[in-house]
Amino acid sequence: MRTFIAAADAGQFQEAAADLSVTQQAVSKRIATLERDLGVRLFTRTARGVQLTIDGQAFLPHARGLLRAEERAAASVRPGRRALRVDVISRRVAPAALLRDFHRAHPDTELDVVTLFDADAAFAAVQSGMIDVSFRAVTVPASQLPDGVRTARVLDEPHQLLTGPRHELAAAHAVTLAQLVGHRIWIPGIAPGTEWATYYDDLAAAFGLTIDAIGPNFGTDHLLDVLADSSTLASLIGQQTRFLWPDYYDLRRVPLHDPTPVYPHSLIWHHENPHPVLATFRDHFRSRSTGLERPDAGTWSPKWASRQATP
Amino acid sequence: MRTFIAAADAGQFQEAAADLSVTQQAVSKRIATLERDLGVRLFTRTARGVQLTIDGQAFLPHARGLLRAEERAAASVRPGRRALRVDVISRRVAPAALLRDFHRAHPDTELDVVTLFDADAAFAAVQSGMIDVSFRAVTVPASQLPDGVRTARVLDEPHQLLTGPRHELAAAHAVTLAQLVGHRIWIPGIAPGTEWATYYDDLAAAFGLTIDAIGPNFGTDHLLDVLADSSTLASLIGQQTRFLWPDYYDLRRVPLHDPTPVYPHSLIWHHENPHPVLATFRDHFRSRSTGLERPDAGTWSPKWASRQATP
DNA sequence: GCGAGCCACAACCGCACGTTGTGCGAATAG
DNA sequence: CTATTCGCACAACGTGCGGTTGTGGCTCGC
Repeated sequence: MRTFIAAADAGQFQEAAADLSVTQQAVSKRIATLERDLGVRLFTRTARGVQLTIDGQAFLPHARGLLRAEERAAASVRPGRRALRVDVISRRVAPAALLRDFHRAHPDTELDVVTLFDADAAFAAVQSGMIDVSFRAVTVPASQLPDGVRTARVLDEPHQLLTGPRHELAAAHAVTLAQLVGHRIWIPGIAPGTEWATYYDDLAAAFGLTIDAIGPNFGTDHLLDVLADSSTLASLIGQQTRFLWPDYYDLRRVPLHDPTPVYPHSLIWHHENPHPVLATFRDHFRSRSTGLERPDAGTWSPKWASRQATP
Repeated sequence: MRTFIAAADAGQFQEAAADLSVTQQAVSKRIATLERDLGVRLFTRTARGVQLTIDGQAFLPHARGLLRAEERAAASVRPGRRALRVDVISRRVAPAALLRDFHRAHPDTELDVVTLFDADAAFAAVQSGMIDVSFRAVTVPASQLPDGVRTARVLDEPHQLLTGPRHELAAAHAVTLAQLVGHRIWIPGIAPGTEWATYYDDLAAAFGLTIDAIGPNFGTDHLLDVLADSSTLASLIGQQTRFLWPDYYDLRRVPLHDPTPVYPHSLIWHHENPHPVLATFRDHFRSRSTGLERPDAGTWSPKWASRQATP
């Protein structure tokens, strides 16, 4: 690719070869094999050099794009001045949507999204600088956080009931938490000890629900498959969580109220982290999260959630 | 890259090696050299396979992007179902802006923009299917077009005078063509025999202007440099043509009137071209170009331009 | 018509990359 | 606690890819 671009820029193989510190014959060979692999002629050879064919012209910007992509890939792991590295608990839940929102507002900033095993790993990674910011629920009080780590509540995500069409509550316009008592709720794929498991454990304990928050995870497809067929099993899903399922599954989202359980997402960062984008990032979410410290009357969140301040 | 992605997906080198039809040792070596080149560890080795590090997680989407870019690059020259290939007379003038407009309206369609030597080459390329559509001024009547080739006028681009700050006409709010008589107009970088040269020749002949449409082309920078310093030399520039020049050049755009010379851009395509995007493309510009067949009273365009129909 | 400039083909060669063979550590079963 | 399995890393080795040198042919300009 580099050879192709150099030759296209120079208009001749000799000069390109000099730029690349190889012989003209090597450039000729490289272009020949590239043309053979692609199955088209990229240059027309003339007596005074070479000229791009139409195919070559069409190919050139893609070749440049490839080198840019390579550069970005290398930059993503380069220590110092890499893209802002963000940890989210899952790529499907609300924080991922917030990230897309941020990206729309700041299209020039580069983000790398990763997912760590649990909150402890996230705290350690934030403190060490391996990641710059994390979206998590924070279950421990500020006094027990690692040194220099700050948190701020940025989003309360209401939960809804997710059922198949034959479920008893499928047709309800809204359901209270009390109505869920006795129904089996299944939320697989959540590792024990994570803040997700804590949240659902606390929710189940507070209202006497039956929530299987942990258990074998055969993938989202399997969960949806079982829900679609079951008349007794339901699941909980964040209001902004995007699952894609086929229409014929006919799954239903039923709002919860009295109270509505909300999941408290916080921003986690190190206050000495010098990354230039971090301040922009925090400002962006600070402007979108006011009043979260005062619990809404109609909602429920765990006790540990109310100990977190907003930015 | 492929090896890295395969290993990340499989979670172990053995299986990745099987997928790639190489030995486990080869995969191990490839990953090791990739890690050495990048200077970071991408996997943590465990007794039951490997797991991505944070750096590995951040790197993974970039690696996938690199392969997608490679795929797009190869597709750009693959005969059959490649991106719509569009020829423009220059990447700086109005059609390029129209293309960006189309791309905004249809973000999913892929475009490859190329620039052919002259209109004859464009006609031949359109007829042979090497390119799908061309933006050009058409100087020949429809009866003399190659078989199956259709044209449609889509944009009239008004021209302006471009001068340096010390030029006699620099401070004028507007200038008539009659006022330009006797002034030297210099438009380098236009090959003789092209439709551009024809246009400026006709313009000069119609109003008795002095236009050097051809001549040595030392690049845009040189033209701007000369204009900025000269009190006698000016150039013509399309109203929508985007040149970037430093502020201290202090160049002026002076509108022309009585009449305003407009450059007639046409769409050129082959009516049997089966490319799926071509219809969308023509529809897009058809809706944006009404009434061009009736010449505006205050404008001038060459005689051959009025022979072209709108889509 | 001749030299200059540039690309393609041929022959040669070194090293990078894949192979086979082996060792080691961790997890699992008995 | 030991035996076995599983998966990765290191070492030695050979082949082929990709570089080099050498040369010929084509076109353009003086």
